Formats: sequence, structure tokens, C-alpha cells
Amino acid sequence: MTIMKNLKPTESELEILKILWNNEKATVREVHDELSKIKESGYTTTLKLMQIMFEKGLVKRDDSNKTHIYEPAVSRQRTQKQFLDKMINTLFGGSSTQLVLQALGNQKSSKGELEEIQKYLDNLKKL
Amino acid sequence: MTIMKNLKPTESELEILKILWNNEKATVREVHDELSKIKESGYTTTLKLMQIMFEKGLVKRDDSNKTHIYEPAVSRQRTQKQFLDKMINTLFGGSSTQLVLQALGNQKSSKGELEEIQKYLDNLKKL
DNA sequence: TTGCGCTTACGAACTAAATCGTAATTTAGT
DNA sequence: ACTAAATTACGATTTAGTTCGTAAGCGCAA
Repeated sequence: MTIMKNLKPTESELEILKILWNNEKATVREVHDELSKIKESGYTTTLKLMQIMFEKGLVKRDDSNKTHIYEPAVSRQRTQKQFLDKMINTLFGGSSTQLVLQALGNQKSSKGELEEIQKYLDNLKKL
Repeated sequence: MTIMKNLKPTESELEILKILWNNEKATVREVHDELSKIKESGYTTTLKLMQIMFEKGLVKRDDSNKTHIYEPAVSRQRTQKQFLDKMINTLFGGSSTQLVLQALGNQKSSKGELEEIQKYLDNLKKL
């Protein structure tokens, strides 16, 4: 029986996950180079973070070669859901509707996007 | 010229803010008693947190009496927006639409709620 | 007035996360 | 085989947040 840890990535871990999600796989070097575009930090910092993420089960890695190759072990969708749920509960009294209304009010979406959402809602209502 | 710090409340600070938002005003004792219902911790911990929040400008306080009375200095809406924006940027590629779709898919809303959202969208489209 | 209970103030300890320096290891090139 | 370059491993330091113990101050009741 496997223990399913429901680990929430930290801020820094999220940044790394985002890169892995976009690249499918990547070495520490690749991740670090990407990261350097938006953030100042040493190589070993990135390395350490990715090692910790490995221990936590947030990433998988192929260490059959000297240069390890990492890939995400948690999906973008799953992580999005994890953070959304948390936020709905802590900040929106458990109401996803409240969150949606607030999000729509926050920043304007294009007409096309609004229609996309409406279409989606129509489908939901039919269920 | 005042410096407007855009301070993001921490996890614990949010719990306290939630209580203050609901109560309008409250003493440390009141906040702590509320908090105790969902969380084990000492009185001085709550006190210290609220003092820090005061220094950060997250809460105001009336200390004309021995027992200080606290009230929120940031609105629920504003804080919700702050967290939402952050999340949209870090986890949804800057697209609030993506967040909305994901939130709607996540947990089911009642038919009434869906219609509320649709009505809201109709208004938005007219702008 | 004295003392008890409740309050604030403050510093110290603890924890988790992030950062980095250094040593050990591997690989490729000569 | 030897060196140079790059990588991993690991421990130490730093920082932010949380928690608490203790002291000091105030007000009210006996």
C-alpha cells in the first residue's frame, strides 16, 4: 500500500514545475537557465530545490546517466486544482461561484473568452 | 507621499483577517477564542501575530483603552483580488479565463449559481 | 491598599524554506 | 592515464514565519 502524500509545492517549487510542464523533461542546467531569465540565483540552489522536489515526489528523475533528467510527477491540472480548492476554502468561504465571479470582475476577458465560458456553462447545466 | 506596501498576508494572518472581516472589530481575546475552535495555540501567539499585522499595516487598532480593539485595514475583496491575481499569473499563464474554467470544472455548482454566473457574463458582454 | 486576573510587550526558540559553498564524482578530450 | 569541465551530494547559513515564556502594567474587587 502506497502512501499518497498530497504535497503542496512551495513558491519556488512551482516556478520549477512550470518549466518542467512546458518542457516535458529537463536537466537541472536547462531548468536553471530558464529560471535565470526571471530570477537571480545560483546553480546549486536550483539543484538543491530539484533534489528536494524529488524526495517529496513532485518530480521523477532518470539518473541512469550522470546528468539526471527530470520530469514532473504531478500534473499541471492536478496542481491547479489543489491550489484552487485551497483558495476557495480559505478565502471564498467554500464557494467556487464566489471565486468565479470575483475572477471575472477582476480583469476583463475578451468577448470570445466570455462566450467560451458561457458555452461551457450551458453544457454544465445540461448534466 | 505615503508608501503603499502591497503586503500579502501569510497563512496565519489570513485566518485572523477572516475573523476580523466577519466581526468588523474584535479584541485579541475574541479573535483567539474564535481561532481556538479550529486551531490549537497559545494566547500570546495570537497576540503576537496581531501585533505584527499591525506593524505591517494589515490591521488598524484602537489602543486608547487598555484592551486594544482591532479591525481590518485591508478589505476582503482587495485581498481576494490580490491572491487571485497572483494565482492567475503563477499558475494559469495570466489567463483568468483558464482559471474560471478550471474552477467551474472542479466542483459542481448548483443550477442557480450557474445561472447567476451566466447573467453576470451577459452584463459583461454588453459593456 | 493590596492582590488577582487579564492584558500588552518583547525577546527567544523553533521550524520550514531558500541559498550557497565546497567536496566528491563522472565524462570527454588529449 | 590525466586533466578540465560539468554535475551531483551535502552540510551550513540565512531568512521568514510561528510559537511561546516571562515580565510589566492596569483595573477591579475585597
